Amino acid sequence: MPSGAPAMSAERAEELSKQFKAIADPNRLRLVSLISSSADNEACVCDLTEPLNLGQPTVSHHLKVLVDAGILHREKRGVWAYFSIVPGALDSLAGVLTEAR
Amino acid sequence: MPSGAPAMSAERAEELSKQFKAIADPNRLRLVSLISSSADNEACVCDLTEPLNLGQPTVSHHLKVLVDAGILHREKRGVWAYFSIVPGALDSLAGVLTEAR
DNA sequence: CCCATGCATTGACAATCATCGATGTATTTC
DNA sequence: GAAATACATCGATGATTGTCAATGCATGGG
Repeated sequence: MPSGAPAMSAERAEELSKQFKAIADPNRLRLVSLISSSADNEACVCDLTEPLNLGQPTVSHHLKVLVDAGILHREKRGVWAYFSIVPGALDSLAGVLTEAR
Repeated sequence: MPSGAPAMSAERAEELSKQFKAIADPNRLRLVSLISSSADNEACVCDLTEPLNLGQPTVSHHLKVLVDAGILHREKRGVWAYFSIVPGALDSLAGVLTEAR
């Protein structure tokens, strides 16, 4: 808000930075997009390796970054690990941007 | 959209990544916040150095990153350089996040 | 049991980045 | 025009990061 709300604290900026850093990578952006556009809104690592043209350890690493940031949810079923988007996580981040116009 | 829109292309991801990287730094988040919460929705470098507790070259560097990403606008008036938020830039980024639920 | 499969972790390496001091440049003032 | 001010640029350095090959760890099938 113009001259309404006070400026962001250093601590808050540090928090938000971690979430924005998580999605500020082209491959991680594509991961989120691939998951959200998949049939059941979830995907396993084996489904994500080929479209990104990346190795399995690299994809696994990126997914971990997104999970640690609270953006993705990880659920293990059998041998597979299914990843889905945490409800409201992206909307929360979007809110930060629209509020600071 | 769940199973509606196609997934994000590599090129589009690269574009968006640059903008998200620009705001994915704690000090740059505070810069945007400071500018948007200032009286006239603009600020010069000298106003931003002290609240961030950073040197002038460092602040100048961060502002350049934000300008190059199309998030901030730079206007020189006299000896001062005034920075303001490009209208709609943050809303555009926010839209990317809300659409990919 | 043993093997195959899916995924996570480790270690290493190159690339990128945030920060700073020193310096350059343009503008105003005297 | 000389000095001062506000800002940009350069070069360097330490830290972070993306990627991969190799390895470890569970789970399910025979």
